[in-house]
Amino acid sequence: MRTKLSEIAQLANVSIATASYVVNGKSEAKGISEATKRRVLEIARQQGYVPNRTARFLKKGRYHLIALMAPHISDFYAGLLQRIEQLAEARDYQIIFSSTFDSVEREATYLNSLIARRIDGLIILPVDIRAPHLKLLARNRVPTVFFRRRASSTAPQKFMTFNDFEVGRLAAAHLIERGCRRVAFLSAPIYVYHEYLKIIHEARAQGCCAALQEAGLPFDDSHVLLIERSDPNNNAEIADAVIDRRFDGIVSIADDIMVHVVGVLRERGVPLPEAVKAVGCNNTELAHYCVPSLSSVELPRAQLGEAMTEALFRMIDNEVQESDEVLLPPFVVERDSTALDPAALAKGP
Amino acid sequence: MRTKLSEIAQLANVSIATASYVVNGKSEAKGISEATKRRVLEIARQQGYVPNRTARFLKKGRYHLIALMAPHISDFYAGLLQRIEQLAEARDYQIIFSSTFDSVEREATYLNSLIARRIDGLIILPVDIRAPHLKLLARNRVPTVFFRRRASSTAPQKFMTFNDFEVGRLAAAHLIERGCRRVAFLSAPIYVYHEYLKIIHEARAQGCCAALQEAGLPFDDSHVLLIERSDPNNNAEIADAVIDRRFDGIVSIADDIMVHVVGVLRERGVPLPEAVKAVGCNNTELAHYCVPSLSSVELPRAQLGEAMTEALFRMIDNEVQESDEVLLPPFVVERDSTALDPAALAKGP
DNA sequence: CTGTTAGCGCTTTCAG
DNA sequence: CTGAAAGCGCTAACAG
Repeated sequence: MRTKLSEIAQLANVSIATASYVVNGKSEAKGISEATKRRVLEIARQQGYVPNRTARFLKKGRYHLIALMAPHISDFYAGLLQRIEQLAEARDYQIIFSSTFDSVEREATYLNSLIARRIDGLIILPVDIRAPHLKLLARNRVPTVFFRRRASSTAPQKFMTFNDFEVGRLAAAHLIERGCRRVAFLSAPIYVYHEYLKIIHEARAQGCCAALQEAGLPFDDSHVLLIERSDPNNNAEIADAVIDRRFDGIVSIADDIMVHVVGVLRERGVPLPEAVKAVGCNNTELAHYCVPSLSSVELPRAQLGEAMTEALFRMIDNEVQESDEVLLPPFVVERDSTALDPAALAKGP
Repeated sequence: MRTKLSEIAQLANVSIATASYVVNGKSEAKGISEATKRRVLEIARQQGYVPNRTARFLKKGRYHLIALMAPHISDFYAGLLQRIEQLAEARDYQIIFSSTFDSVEREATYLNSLIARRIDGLIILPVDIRAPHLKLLARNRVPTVFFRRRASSTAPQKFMTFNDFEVGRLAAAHLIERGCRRVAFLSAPIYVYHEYLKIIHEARAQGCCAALQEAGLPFDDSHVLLIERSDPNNNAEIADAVIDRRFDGIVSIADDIMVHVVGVLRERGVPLPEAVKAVGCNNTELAHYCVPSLSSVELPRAQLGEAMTEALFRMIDNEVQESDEVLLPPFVVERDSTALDPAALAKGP
């Protein structure tokens, strides 16, 4: 069976307290003799002693556990999780991931489990900011970083999101700078099954619009193309619209739908980026891998992960409320789909 | 501050034991009166009592925590994590993810933290099966599911992997069935920085070879095309080779490199799937999204996640050694890149 | 039907 | 320099 501290103490002929001091490296401070120290350490080693940190956590009231709750593990959240995990590990914290699948019930259940486990902090994209179970956070004083949607809470908290207006603006500005004059905005209503997604889409559309107007270029509702993803012929219609209406630039709400449309355009013989330039959003792996590779607006994920983790630990350490918002600035990642010099295409992604 | 059991016991004028029974739904078994039960429950409710399960775990010696250790969170491991998390949640277990980044040192450190936390089980792709820290698993009797590489261990354990020979065989067989006669095998040496990856690649190549030979078709080393991913012109050379040597089918070790090559082929005016058919491996998102969408061999991830979780819980429940191996069978997901009827292309992915 | 009590494994104050 | 003992929050004999 697993060795415990009391056994080590017994084998080393010291008290359990002494053993504790030694294995915790406090022998100096406590003035334990070199001899006893070595004896204890040697016995611990040969017994393969691994202290039960949970017992320690219980005693200390800190559990060295934080949780990340998100709708599901997409590419985006996987990257975030990875970054958070790395930073947390440096402080000897582990991280629990929970998918809510956009269900308030699941969220409530999971949150309860997590609080019962006494997580020291939480990073969450809440399903519904009005959900009553979020009050548990305040009541249990769980330091929380809200992402995308903020729930009112009296617990230590911080709110972070991306500047989506800027996402749209940058995408359009990039096309304008590359010489586009008739820019379409590609969106997909099917994405918008959740209120906060709708807000994101609208902000991006507005940003796009603002950039165009600022440049004195036309933009109105007729420039918005909607893909109904459940309808497989829809890509073709969109491509036709781009050709018929002589758009020379497309901003898409997301990379994946753009890749479809670009694929069809090329099949129709429209050269990209020569005749039409395209820029997506979210800078997914797909944008990097498709042919031609797709320029895309990056939401700074690594930076987000860092900001979240740092804010969370600051709250964990000080139990201090950090009520201000953080808006993270996006930036364009240029690839072949908006290249000026066609020769650049040769080099591949 | 957070309410604890003793406080609600006091407020309800019952002993702490009675309160415990009530909040744990054991009032029937213990014959607690309806009145006291309601009183306790009511007070617990209005105090917002959330039991400290960690204390309970300590008492019971079960911590309701399992860990997943993998090189990093790729698409693949994200999906796996998601599935495991779902199944674990149903048993009120949470899951900790740790990335090893292929470093033995990291693995050792993380494993120590996890064992110190007394995880009840582990799913791991070990960095190096000879690493001494893996002995901790046996010594601490941590039920373990090994993935891809198996370390010898006396702890309860199970080994799972995919049948990679079959992956290659299926891919080639699919092309043959679609009428291909000259099949190339696309590989990328840069992938093979890790021994187990080399084994996977070779198994796939052999499977591919076996299928072709069985069908009486030629296959030798000259049919193997190697992409050096660090060299951007390499895609073009590969495409040239395919054209010059009149290959009519390509099996790729992975989807991403295939997508590149397919992209270049189309630029060269080679119609896919009419002139050349292509099938990748791993069935990544990319295969689904690219144009034309790429047929790919799926490694049954969901099934893997389920098998792993079930085996792990069986071991956790029975502390029983499950030493046999499980080989999961892959299958082909057909998409446009191997379509027989070009009309099928119209429908999109 | 309810309460007392001895732990789970570890930390830490306080005495010696 | 070392040890006894209380306690983190909860569970579960055992006693009444």
